[in-house]
Amino acid sequence: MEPRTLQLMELQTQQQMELQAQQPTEEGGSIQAAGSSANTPIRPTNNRWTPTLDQLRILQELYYDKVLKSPTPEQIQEICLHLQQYGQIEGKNVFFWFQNLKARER
Amino acid sequence: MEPRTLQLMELQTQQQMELQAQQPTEEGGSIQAAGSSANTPIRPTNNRWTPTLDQLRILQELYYDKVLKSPTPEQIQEICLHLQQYGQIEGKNVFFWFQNLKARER
DNA sequence: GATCTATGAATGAACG
DNA sequence: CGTTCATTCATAGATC
Repeated sequence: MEPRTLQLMELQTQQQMELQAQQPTEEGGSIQAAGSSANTPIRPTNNRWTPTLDQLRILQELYYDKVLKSPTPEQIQEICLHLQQYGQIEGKNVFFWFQNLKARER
Repeated sequence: MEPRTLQLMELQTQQQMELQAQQPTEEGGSIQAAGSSANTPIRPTNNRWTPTLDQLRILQELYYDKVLKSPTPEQIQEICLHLQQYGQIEGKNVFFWFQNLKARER
């Protein structure tokens, strides 16, 4: 499979990021497991992870500005830890995110 | 095709605001060069690609007759190039067309 | 012209 | 790492 000549999929042509209004609710800070509501989940799906706007912004900054295309496990861990304040996220999510973006950049 | 129940999409909900600055390398910039050729798509809409009858016929022939389910990037490029004489089309359109048909066949 | 359906597009996850 | 799968979002076009 030769991918060289393909320039498909503009990276983030139109990220479906609905700026859903922040729930002004005052619910307690109890951690919601894989649920969704406390930390701006963005998408109503429960199964797969979706970055919050803040997470996405940071990830893109790392990728494009800092030119970090393939983070090491340590970096992944570090990034993940940092992003957790913006919503639920695991190391593998970070890993996949970078891997996918890199693969689709061409 | 599997008849799946569509979830109601509130109009207000899907206001997708492009938060991020548009990447200057957007293919959407070039509108289909003044159609009015022989094989104009059903409508001169810029938004999403829709195959012309000829394009569709060829794609289906490749998929069903030639049993080409997952074209390689070269094949995609080749197909795309061939189909361009029947209307505007990009590599990613071909790519998605095959991916979608294959995914929905099961 | 509102609703429904087929299908283009996107992307997280996983495979070989 | 390139490719493939799964699921979802978005919308063109048909139908009512």
